[in-house]
Amino acid sequence: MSPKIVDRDEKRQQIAQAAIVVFGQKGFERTRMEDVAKEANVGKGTLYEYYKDKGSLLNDSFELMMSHFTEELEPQVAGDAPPLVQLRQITDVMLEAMLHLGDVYRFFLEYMIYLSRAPSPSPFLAEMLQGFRMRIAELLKAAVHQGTLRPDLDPLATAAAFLAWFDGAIFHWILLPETIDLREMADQFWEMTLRGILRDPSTGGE
Amino acid sequence: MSPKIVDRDEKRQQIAQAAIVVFGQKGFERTRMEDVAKEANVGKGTLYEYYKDKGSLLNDSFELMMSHFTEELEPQVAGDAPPLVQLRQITDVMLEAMLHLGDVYRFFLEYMIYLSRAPSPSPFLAEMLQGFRMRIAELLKAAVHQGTLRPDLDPLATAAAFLAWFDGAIFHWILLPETIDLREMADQFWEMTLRGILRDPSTGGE
Amino acid sequence: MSPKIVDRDEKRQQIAQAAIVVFGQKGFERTRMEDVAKEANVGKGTLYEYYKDKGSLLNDSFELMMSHFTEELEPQVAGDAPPLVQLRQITDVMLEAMLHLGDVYRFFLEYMIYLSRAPSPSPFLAEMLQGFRMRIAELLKAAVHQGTLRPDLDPLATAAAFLAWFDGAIFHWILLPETIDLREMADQFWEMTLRGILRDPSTGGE
Amino acid sequence: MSPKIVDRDEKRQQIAQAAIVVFGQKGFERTRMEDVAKEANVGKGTLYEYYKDKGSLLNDSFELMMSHFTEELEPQVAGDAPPLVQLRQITDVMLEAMLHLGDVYRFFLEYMIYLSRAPSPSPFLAEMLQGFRMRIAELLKAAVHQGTLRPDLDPLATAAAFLAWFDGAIFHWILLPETIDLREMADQFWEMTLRGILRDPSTGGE
DNA sequence: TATGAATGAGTATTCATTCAT
DNA sequence: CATGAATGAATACTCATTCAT
Repeated sequence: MSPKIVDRDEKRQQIAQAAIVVFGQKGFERTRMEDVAKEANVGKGTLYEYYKDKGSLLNDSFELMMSHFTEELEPQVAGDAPPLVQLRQITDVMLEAMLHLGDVYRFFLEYMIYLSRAPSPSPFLAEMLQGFRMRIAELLKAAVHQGTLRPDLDPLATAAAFLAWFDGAIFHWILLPETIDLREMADQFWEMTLRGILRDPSTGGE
Repeated sequence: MSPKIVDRDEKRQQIAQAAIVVFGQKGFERTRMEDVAKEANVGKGTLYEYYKDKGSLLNDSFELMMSHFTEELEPQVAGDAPPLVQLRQITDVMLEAMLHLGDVYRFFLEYMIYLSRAPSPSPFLAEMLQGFRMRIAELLKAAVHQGTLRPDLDPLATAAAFLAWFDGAIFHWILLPETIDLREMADQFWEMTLRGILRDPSTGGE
Repeated sequence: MSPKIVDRDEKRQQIAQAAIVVFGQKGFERTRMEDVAKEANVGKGTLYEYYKDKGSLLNDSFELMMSHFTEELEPQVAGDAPPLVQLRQITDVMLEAMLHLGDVYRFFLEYMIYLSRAPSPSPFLAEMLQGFRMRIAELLKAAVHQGTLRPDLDPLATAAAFLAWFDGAIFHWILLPETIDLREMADQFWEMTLRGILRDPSTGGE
Repeated sequence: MSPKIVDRDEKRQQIAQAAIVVFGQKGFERTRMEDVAKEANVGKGTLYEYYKDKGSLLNDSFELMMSHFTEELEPQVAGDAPPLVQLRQITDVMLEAMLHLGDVYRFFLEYMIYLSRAPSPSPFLAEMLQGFRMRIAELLKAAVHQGTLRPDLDPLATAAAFLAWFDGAIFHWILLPETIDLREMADQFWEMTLRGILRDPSTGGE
């Protein structure tokens, strides 16, 4: 009765994954559906068995990409470590993820810009940024409580600055991967920032 | 030399200016040459009297945009002020420019991504980023010399971090203009950073 | 011979029947094989177990439709009634069939047009029309023999006119089912044809 | 200032005229836009300078075709002739038009079927048919007044029957142009209708 | 020089048909 | 046999670019 048995969800992912790669390399407008098909090792028509059109493939690919990030992030962060250590871990893990997935982050940037052009601001975008910010802010707040950071620190504002630096650093690195050493940049930023936000700068955060 | 030449340059600029606007609004791939023509109040065919193709219009528009920035920047920065004041002025002036030209900065972002996809890394891009970095680094170095900043400060690394933050902040603001107060973000970053890099944090940099 | 064969014919018919319905609703070019499959409650692939391609399904469906008509027609016409009564019965029965099968007759029209486009004129088409014409002409001839109709009547020509009116009437009704009362139209045509429209037929309208 | 000067209306017509031809030959669904372009001696893209899409080209072509008919019809009908003569003239002129434009009438048929499939009945269709019917009915009414036709004649019903015959005759002729002599068919119909087919009309066929 | 009409290469998408299960 | 997943040929439509005026 039943023909070819296929895990449709898996195939959808396979396609979305291929799209992530190609969108990252060429950008949305310049990738042809055939490129995606080739990358996914399926026929052009097959894409349309799984996605209504190029736009929904874009959206789904983005979501898949984001889930890769969170999947990669969470298991590597020790929930019981001191908050500042956790923060450093997050930075490092995400930085490493970027280093592996350069083109993909380019796709991320493009998609953000694309979303930002929508006539009404994307709630998704706001939530995502807000989510990151809260996550960081929580850790900072905990560090303040512990007495590691200055009591007058504004956790949300600091988190926002931190994220801005992070995305900007990635952005610059995407632009000039050869010229920029992301890991060193992180060290420098960390050093500069810590001495600024520690209650007692002379201790260096220990 | 002849009056016609002045005319031509003016018209070229008029077209490039229109392109800046439209590219900013719709993105490069999605703006049609006709959109640019309409915005520039010329016929579609006229564009090709002044630009070989869409690509060279893009490049030229970008250059024009950059010159707007430098033109706006320079006169407002007092060359004889203390270096840290100059740095703050630069930040403020550019921030204000962004606030006026949101869409245009989106165009900037897009163009950067576009350049970064070129098969060989764009020397222009490297120079531009390097140029900004040097400019900032010089000011920081001067401030170190003056004794305002910590003597062990690495000016180039700090400048890089500063620029990363700046571009990231703009990026976030472009994404969510309603949710983000650029000026406040700058204050926070400045405050956080200064206390970290000053020789004597208790003075607050004065 | 084997029970399977009966099954096959039944299924072929089931599919052709479904095709009649869908072709009637959407037209040949606009129905997708999947529509037919769904209407026939079989899988898309199954269609190709029974029909080589869409074209042969079309042909077969048409034949099935025509057989429906003849099946419906014959038993309701009393072979021993006076010829003019038989003619009227034929008209009525076919008209009723149309009223039940409006969309299907649309399919008929389309198929006719389709056939007429074939590079060489379809012998089938000619035979069918000729067959109808002869059938009517026979009845008219009998009525002439009986003395009910004028002896100088040209039976074939009159049959042709009759059929033209019939198909034209159906055509108009298909176009505007709400506005046209087929049964009344038939009555009027019958009356007009039988008695003529001239006040004084003997003059011939001069 | 102004470039190529083109009579856009004329070009629109040129294209619509080409479309009439090709739609007539191949049918709407099977004609590719390129076929139309070739027939109109323009590039594929040019079609879209004048028509939004294939559908509106279809609609416009149909309107143009209809205007051809009316243009051809009116000047050849003597408004001061006796009504029955006018009616005969109309029949003849339209028949001749058909003989010249066979494929085009096929396009007409197809378009009618297409319209009839629209979810809500096309007012255009109703008006057109009604218009023809009224035109004929007026002539019949005049002939009744003059005493040429039977006083108990129902002009509208008779007009409807007349039109049904006409379209049916054309339809059959389109199907089998070789086998059917339209002019003779018209003669026969005219004769039959005028005088009736009963030997003794006064009995009504009972 | 300025223009917009003309063009066709390029692309997303559809759908008849095939084929692995 | 039956199925629906897979496929790619076919096609409407867009838009950068050319060109006649």
